[in-house]
Amino acid sequence: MTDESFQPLTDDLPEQLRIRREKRARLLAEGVEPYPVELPRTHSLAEVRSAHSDLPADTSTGDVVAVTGRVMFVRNTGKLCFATLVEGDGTELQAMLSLNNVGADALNAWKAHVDIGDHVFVRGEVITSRRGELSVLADEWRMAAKSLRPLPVAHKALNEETRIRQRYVDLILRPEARDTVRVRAGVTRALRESFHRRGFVEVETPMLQTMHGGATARPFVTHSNAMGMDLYLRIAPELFLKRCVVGGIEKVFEINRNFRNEGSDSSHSPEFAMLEYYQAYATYDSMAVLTRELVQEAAEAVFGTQEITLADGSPYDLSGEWASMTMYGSLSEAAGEEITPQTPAELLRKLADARGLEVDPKLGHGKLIEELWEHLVGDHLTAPTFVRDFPVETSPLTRQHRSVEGVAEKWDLYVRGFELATGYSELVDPVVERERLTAQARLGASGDDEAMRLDEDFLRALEYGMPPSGGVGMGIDRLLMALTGLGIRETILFPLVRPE
RNA sequence: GGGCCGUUAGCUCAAUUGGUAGAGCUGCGGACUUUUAAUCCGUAGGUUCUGGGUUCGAGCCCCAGGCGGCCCA
Repeated sequence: MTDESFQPLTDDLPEQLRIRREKRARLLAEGVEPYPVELPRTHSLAEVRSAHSDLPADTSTGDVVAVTGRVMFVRNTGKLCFATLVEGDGTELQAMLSLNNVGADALNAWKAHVDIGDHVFVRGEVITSRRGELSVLADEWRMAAKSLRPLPVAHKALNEETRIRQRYVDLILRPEARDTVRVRAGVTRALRESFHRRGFVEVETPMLQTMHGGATARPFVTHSNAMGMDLYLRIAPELFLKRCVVGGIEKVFEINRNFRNEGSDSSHSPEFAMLEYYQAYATYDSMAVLTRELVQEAAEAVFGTQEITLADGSPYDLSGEWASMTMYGSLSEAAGEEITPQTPAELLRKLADARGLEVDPKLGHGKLIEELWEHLVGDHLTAPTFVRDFPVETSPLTRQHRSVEGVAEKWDLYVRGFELATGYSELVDPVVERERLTAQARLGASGDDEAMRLDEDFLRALEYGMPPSGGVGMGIDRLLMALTGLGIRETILFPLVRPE
């Protein structure tokens, strides 16, 4: 225990912070520990509630309990004090301190020392008040942990920046913030259980890499002092998970963090949780079925239904089969004319112009198709939809379609208008893969810092023979967005923010 | 990267044309033995994000910057 005698602090602190520090000092001066190491708690608030549900008003149970909780509201009258205590899961229970039961000293100490936000310990009989509120009528109370900062007003929404910068305050004040954390935990747990039921093996592959790959994105660069070389934070686990499949781990998944050196907005974060899964002798068709089932099972596990309700109260139906369309087919329909992988870039550019869509004149056929599709079709999708068969040139790690020329066996899953997951029939021919990666490396050499690198070790692995496989990547944060209707910065507990 | 908006008390927000910076909650003091965001009386609390400029005078106008939000690329 700190030996510190009471003296008023004259620090240049705001009044309310200063006063709470003085209260702490005064407790110490009176020989009371403001942060005791242990308290003889006998019940959680939830246990008291469940043991005494539905009592009539003004009941004495004779049951003595010792509970703890954070003080959220205080209602003091002259000789009777009420406080609303809350514990971590949001369960509330009222504490009552009456002059008759605790005596004048303890009651005065309560009034003098206890602020909203403090953790307190209360021992006493479980009763209901005259208004019927389940309460612990104290015969003893102690400080459990003195709060030195006033909690923001509980009845007004905290501004978004403070909610993110001080998530701990957001969690204290907003039940929905706590719910989001639990929903997220429930979703990742449900995913793992779904995979384990199907015989998938969970692995963890490198996040520090000597060469980044598996996606088109700028990496974060860091430095190893011991190795005397720069390392990359991974942008995707793909190339390592494929090495696993080569090695015979034929059903494999990983849930882990990816890092992409980009800004953040309502659906992007530079650091995000990624799920990738690969299965030997699967195709993008069977992976689409698996993906739908994973999402449906997660919804079922967390909400008990596939017909979910989003944060704004609107319903969203995830049940049953999901819509499926091809990229060229849906684009042709939306554009009112036939567009194929053979449609020249020049014509696509004219199409974009005609719709007032500004596109980079350097874009080739593949990027133009994706841009056009996004504006003409993607922006209007709301129901869960698989969009299949992408241009080959923008899918360098994907297998050419088995029957359609110029198209890759790749789908994107759109949910509520944003991209939730991407699935492939994986390209496993090491010679073709080398050609594709060499082309990417040339792009990189000519200044495209999102292009992929030539990963010789990955190609060597493929040369040993990778079975035909399906693969999928799904953003966990986006899955949470899809299931809750929240923005990405609400689904990530501590998003990256600039220092204050 | 570009455009627009915001930044004021612990929290949420006001402030007319450029003329003494306010409110609610919170805090502090008092009253009150059944409250539910308790109530009632009293009271305190400010580097108006930072730096420069214009002006007799700037929260407000101008310039630069920080942080945040929205839209666009």
